[in-house]
This record gives sequence, C-alpha cells and structure tokens, in this order.
Amino acid sequence: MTVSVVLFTSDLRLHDHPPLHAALAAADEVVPLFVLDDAIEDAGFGAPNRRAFLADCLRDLDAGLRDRGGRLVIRSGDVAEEVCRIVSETGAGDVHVAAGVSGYAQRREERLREELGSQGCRLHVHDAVITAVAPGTVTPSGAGRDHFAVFTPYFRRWSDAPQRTPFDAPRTVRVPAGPRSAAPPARAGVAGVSAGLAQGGEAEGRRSFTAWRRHGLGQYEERHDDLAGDATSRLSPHLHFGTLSPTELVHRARTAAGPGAEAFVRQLCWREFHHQVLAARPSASRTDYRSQHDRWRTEQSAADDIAAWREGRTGYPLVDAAMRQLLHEGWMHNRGRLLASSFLVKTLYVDWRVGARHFLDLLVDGDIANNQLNWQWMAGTGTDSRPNRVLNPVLQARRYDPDGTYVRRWVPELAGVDGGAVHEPWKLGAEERARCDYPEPLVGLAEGLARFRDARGLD
DNA sequence: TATTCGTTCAT
DNA sequence: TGAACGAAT
Repeated sequence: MTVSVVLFTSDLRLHDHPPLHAALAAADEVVPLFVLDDAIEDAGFGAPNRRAFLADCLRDLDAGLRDRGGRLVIRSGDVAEEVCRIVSETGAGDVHVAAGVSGYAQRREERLREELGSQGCRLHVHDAVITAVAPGTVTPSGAGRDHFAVFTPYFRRWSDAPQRTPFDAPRTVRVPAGPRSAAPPARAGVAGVSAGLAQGGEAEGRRSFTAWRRHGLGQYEERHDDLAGDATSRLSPHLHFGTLSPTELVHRARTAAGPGAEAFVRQLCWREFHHQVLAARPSASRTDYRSQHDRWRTEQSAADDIAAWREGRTGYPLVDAAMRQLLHEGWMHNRGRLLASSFLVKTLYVDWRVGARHFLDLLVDGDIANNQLNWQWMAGTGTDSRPNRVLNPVLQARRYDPDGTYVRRWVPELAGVDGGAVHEPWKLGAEERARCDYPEPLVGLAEGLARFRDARGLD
C-alpha cells in the first residue's frame, strides 16, 4: 500500500489541482493535509477576514473530500514538522505541494526539501497551481533578465505560453484511517471580521464564477471601472486561496471569447505579472523595487493623517467611500484601491508600507505579490514607468462615479447630497454643508502635490 | 555574437 | 521616461 501526502497551501480546491492529481495517480492512498501555521499568526498575517474566509475554505474542502470518500486532515503548528509527522505516521514516500512565490513559501519549500530528504521521502513541487503560467517560465529575450518589469511585453509572451487543460476533480479520494485531524476552524470563532465579508470555499467560488461568467463577463470591458456598478468579478479572494484555479479561469474565459473575456484575462495576467516579479525579487515585498530616494512621512510623523485615511474621514468623499468599503467588506473595488493608495502615498506622502500593511490587515484577498507590488506601483517605486503621476480624487470621481452613487452608498453623512455635487462637499452652501456631519479636506490637493513634487525634486 | 539604435507603448 | 523588442551594425 503506497501513501502520498498532498500539502494544501493557497490552493484549497479539488478541481484542477495538479498535486492532488499526481498523488492520486501514483499512490493507493492520499493524505490531504492542511497545516494552520503558527508562523503566519506570529508574523501578523493571520488577519481576521482571511482567517474567517479560510475557515469556510477548509470546511468546504473537507466536505468535498468526504463526498469523495475521503476527508481533510488539519493540523496546527510548524508546517515542516507536521508534514514530517504525518509522513512517519503513514509511511508516505512522497509529498506533493504547489510552488509558491513569497519568501515565506520559498522558505517553507526549502525546509520541506531538507527535512523530508533526511527521512527518505520525496518532495514534488508542482508549478502552475497558484498561477496559470509559472513564474520564470516566461522571461525577456535579452540575456541576464530573469523577469519582466513591464506589463505589456509580459502579457504578450504570457498569452502565447502553453497552458495545460484543467484537470477535473477526482471521483474518489482514499485517505488512510490513521492520521488524526483537528476539527475544521469555524468562521464564527473568529473575532473582528468585517460585517459584509464574502463567503469562502470552492463550491462558493465555482458558483460565483459561473454566475459572473454568464451575467458579468460580457460587459466587463466597459463596466469594470464603474465604481457604483460593482461589475468586477469579485473573484480575488478565491484566487488568493486557490478555491478557483487561474488555469481554469483563463481556459473558460478564452472559451467564452469576446472583448469582456479578453479584458478579464488581461486582469488575471496582472496578478501573474506581479507573481513573477516577486518570485524574482522577494525583497520587493518590503523594500523599494526601484527607489526614488523618498523620505516618506511615517506612522509617527503623520499619525493623524494616517488615522483619518484608515477610518475614511479624509474629507475626500471618494477616498473615504473606498476606505469604508474596505472596513465593511474586507474588500475594495480595484479602482478604489488605486485612488485610496495614490491619496496616501502621493497626496499625504506617507510610506507605502503603512498603506500596504493596513490593506493586508483587512483585505480578504490580501496577497503579498499583488498587494505590495500594486502599492509600489502607486508609490512610484515599483514597475510603473511614470513614477510621479498623482491621481486627483475629484477628477477620478467625475470619471468613475459620475453621479455619486458609490459615495452615497458608503458615506451616509453625504447621502442627502444629490448627483456629482457629492464629490465636492466644500463647495456646498453653508446651510447644506452644516446638515452633513462630514469633515473638511485633510489637506488641499495643491498643497499635497507641492509637497510631493518638492520631496521628489521635481520642478 | 554582442551592442546600439529606433520604435512602440504604458492600469 | 524607460523597458522591451527587433533590426542593423
């Protein structure tokens, strides 16, 4: 009787799962294992919204495995130690895991390789699980370059890269009776969760994608930047936890075809672009990818401004609406993310790491590669070739929330102001102004711009 | 084969 | 403005 272990990480699904597929093909029995890693808690990355979503995912994965005659084995502690323990309990000869890109994932892989090797157990690291195209498989043609720093050429090459046909979910999974499992964590047991947090799990992810593909994909190109329309796929948490397979999404979007599908695939590629940058430069999660020699304002020197930004009371309605959506849902519209991050780094001139940390504390899809590199993009220290652009929240509001619906949805103090006037409450008459309990702008846009341009040494 | 240069393009 | 590419050298 041969036994293999499948270590689930951010790939909490049964459909299109190469490690599971390989393990089932080669062994009589498989131990599907998930380890709640103490290291993640200690590092402060166990944000309540993601822990709650993760709880949904683990319950659903366990349910899916039980439907197929198996179960999920859940342990907590140190990942490498727990894997080794399962290996010695079951006599497994092989461990399968998806390749990851973060520093954490790379260290985990190294430790597994070392410790399993000394136990005489083989480690199989599978590419193209967390991304459709594995980082490093597509590189610029010039010598010595290990990753793309510009999106468009990457997109072209990524689009031409071969992709496997998605695997079906297995019909049956035989799990040895021995290994004990902790009960799957309950979402209800997590404190501090956003009231409007989405539900996790593969079944929910597949249901969402199917519905959105039918009703949202066709108009995605025209509508994805419309804040009030809320017409994005909202699949980011499922991609983060791997309850949906990027390979399958690309495959099914390409089958659907059309401009909406192309625009959607392009966005999926942005995620992979950031993954391949981080895989090549793991330090970009903490330090400037391309330094502009900033002397950022910090947690200490800009405490009041930062608090106002976090709580959604900067006095700029669209920024505040976006920040309150984040607090309430643990998720933010992508256009809001760009605007809110530009405001913090460019207008308030606060260190991008402060903003990135706040987003990671709340975002259910909070992902090191996407979050940190998008923040660096907006800070002008990332891969943007126009590092000094500043988004004007009023102009952005006119373009992406022309009639103010998004603002009124999230900023109840302004719910009584009609139309686009809601974006400039400082222009309201004294009487109407007095009726809404809404703050004055934290800083003038011209003043913020001057500070930024001065700090960057621009004329 | 390696370097340079013009062109394209950019969340 | 700078990255990427491909053509020219």
